[in-house]
Amino acid sequence: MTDTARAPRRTEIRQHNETLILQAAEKVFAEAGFGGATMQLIADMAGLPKANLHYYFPTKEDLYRRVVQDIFEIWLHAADSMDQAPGPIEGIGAYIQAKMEISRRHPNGSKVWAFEVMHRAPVIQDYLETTLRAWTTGRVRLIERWIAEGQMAPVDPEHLLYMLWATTQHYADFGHQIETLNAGPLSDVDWQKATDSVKTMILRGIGAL
Amino acid sequence: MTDTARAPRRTEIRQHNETLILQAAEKVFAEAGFGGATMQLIADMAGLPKANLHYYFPTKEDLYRRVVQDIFEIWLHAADSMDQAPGPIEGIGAYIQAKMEISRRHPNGSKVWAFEVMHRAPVIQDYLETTLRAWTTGRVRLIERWIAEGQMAPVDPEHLLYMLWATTQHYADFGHQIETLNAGPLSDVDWQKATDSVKTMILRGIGAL
DNA sequence: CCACAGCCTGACCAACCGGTCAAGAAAATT
DNA sequence: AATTTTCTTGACCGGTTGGTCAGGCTGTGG
Repeated sequence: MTDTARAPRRTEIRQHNETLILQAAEKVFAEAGFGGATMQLIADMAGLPKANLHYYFPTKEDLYRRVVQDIFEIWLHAADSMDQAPGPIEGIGAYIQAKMEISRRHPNGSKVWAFEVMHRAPVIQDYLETTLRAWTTGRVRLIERWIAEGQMAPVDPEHLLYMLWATTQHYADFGHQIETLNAGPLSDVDWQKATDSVKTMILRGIGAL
Repeated sequence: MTDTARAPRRTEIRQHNETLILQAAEKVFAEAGFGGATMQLIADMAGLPKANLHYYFPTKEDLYRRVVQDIFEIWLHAADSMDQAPGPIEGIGAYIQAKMEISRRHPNGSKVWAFEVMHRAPVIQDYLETTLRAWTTGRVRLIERWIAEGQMAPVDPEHLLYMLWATTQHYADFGHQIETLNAGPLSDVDWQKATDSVKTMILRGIGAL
């Protein structure tokens, strides 16, 4: 651990502050949207003067773009467990598990993504058309293979994906509504029950159980 | 039909302009959120001077509240078909049908609601705690009865409701993402396929098929 | 000791925001 | 026709916004 002090000394401060700013920005963008968020509020939450933000991120849009991209990376990574699975029970089950954990741990990121897509994706439209589309067609083929192998019912793969995204992200995006109906934040047990419910209903819904 | 010209003559202009403004507001709020929307933009889209908006709706928040309330009314109404149904196949099937049609016809309203809830519901928190909670417990009891009667599997009723909301509203809130992956707007046939897919997967998922 | 690159920030600015208001036009009531 | 109510609107205001910038600070290499 002695080599960490050698080269990146100069960028250490930069990395630290960028992380600080990105965390604050994620929260503020999630709670107010792009238009409603202010650089001043992000600066206050990060404990830095506003002018310092513009030193690291020249414009508000640059900062916003970074936040959205970071979330997108996390989501793409969540599907890794789906790929090497022998069948839908393990594959889709693991994907639901991973996405539910992301909804719990990164609810703000999920909200920023939702904001962005509802905005007609002004800053990540190219990602949707390239990376996400490629990702989707890949999983569609995987699901089609499982169907051909008789491991699940012949459902429309794309609508299954939409259902997976919708149900799991709902626990992040609409977390406030759920907490209100639940009369309080969800406990560990509540989250486990939610995950099990989603898994059971969807896996049975596609005829895999 | 001759009595319509009698009493409400004075409010005719008012009603016309209010509708005009509300339609424009719904669109702008959906595309930009509360913070990102501007009264000027709403005014331009409604074809009225900005000062005229403030004549009908004193503040931006008043206008926003009306938009959110109108959507809430539509959603509550969508569950009517669910109540007199003999079992989950008809009841939940009809509810999915109704909510999918709302997603198609009122996508902007759905988005405004999503914005509001993600904002931690600053203007409709009381609705969540009173009307929505009462509505929810009513449907939970209905589902529990169906389960007790052996018409469906013993799923958690609340998580079933969340799944219904999530999947149906996803087609409105994330419509842009879906259209991008679909390489164009959804046709009549596409919407029919989507509705059928959701119905089939959920009804089988709760063991009603 | 100096030089220099990266980091920090108070003060500032033009643009835009929600909201007001007075003065008048249009319509309804008498 | 007179009066009163409703509707319309350009001009305006205080406050806030994203972004700029000059000048100062800090620590490292010579």
